[in-house]
Amino acid sequence: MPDSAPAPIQSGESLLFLTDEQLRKGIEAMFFAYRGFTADPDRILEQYGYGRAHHRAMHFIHRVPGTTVNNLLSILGVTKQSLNRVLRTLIEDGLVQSKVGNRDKRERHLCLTEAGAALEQQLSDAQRARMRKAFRAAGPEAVAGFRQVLEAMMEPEMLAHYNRLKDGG
Amino acid sequence: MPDSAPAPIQSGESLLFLTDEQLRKGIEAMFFAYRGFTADPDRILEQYGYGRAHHRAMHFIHRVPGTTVNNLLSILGVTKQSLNRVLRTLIEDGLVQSKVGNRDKRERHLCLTEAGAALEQQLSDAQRARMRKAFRAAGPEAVAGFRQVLEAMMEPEMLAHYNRLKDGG
DNA sequence: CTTGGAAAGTCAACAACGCTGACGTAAAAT
DNA sequence: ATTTTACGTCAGCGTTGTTGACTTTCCAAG
Repeated sequence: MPDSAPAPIQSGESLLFLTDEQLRKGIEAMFFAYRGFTADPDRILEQYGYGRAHHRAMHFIHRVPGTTVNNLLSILGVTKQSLNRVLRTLIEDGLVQSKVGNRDKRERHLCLTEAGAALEQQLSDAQRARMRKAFRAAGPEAVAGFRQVLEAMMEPEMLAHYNRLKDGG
Repeated sequence: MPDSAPAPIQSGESLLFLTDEQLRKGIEAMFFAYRGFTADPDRILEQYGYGRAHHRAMHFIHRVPGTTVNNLLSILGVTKQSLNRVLRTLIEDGLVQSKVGNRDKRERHLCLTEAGAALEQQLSDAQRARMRKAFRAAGPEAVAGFRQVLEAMMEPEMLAHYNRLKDGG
């Protein structure tokens, strides 16, 4: 073997050889898959005159019932003006309820109404259906890998939110 | 074991038991990870006054040099008006070159200029760095699973584009 | 040669959803 | 009592998506 040959691939888990081609493929997979990920909810939202931002807000209000605006702001990573616009329409339309806090009356605690919970379920049913199909097609080991890579890709602050949600907080 | 207990989990690969919790975790992982996925390029693009749409256009022009506008349209899944606006600024700024086709002079063939290739590389270097870090942290088996799930999540038309790119067409 | 239609470009208008900055109110914290 | 925090809101702007209409160019079929 001539010493001008490329470095051999290490099969160990610490020294992982990754070509630009492999990384590019991963990048394009993320791009194309995210489109599929949002496609089904987008179609439903369109019928109600809502957008992705409304879905995201409803999702996390459902996940953390009674959460405050500031907490939601931190999870979603947008400005309060941007969130407020979305939140206002959801409250006006009777999908979200905003209650003044007991301990701290500056805070607003957000909950889904019955109608809001119904739409949220319709949206998440559609999104879960696609995720279930993908998980079933790929198998349990692939699912574990999928999550490992995604978690390693998150910004630390977002990973913290993700883990907090995982534990049901 | 009382018969009121939940159905046992099947360990086979065809009968895969998936709880809503597992699916939700996958959904939230996609949401948070995609933010990380775009974070680094977004920071760079901001300095040049460009957005994600410019990045996407440059990425696929780099991947398929000489591609036509229509092909790019199909890959990106946007309207020609939306793409044209982005493309026009890139051409004006000397990052993309548009050449009239030889065989069919209606077609425009798109290529990156030297300056365009330089910015594209800066962007994809940043994006690859994060992907590499995530891949290394998760390990080769996780990477395989990551791609399997993402591919199973794509819309058929996008999967076709993805595979076409994979083979270098 | 004429004509139909495809490919591309352009203009106008609009919507969703990010952003900044500024201002106001209420309440908690110091 | 003053400052800070949480929230809402107004105004304005930018990117990026949309539809609709119109023109030009040009290949290809009649």
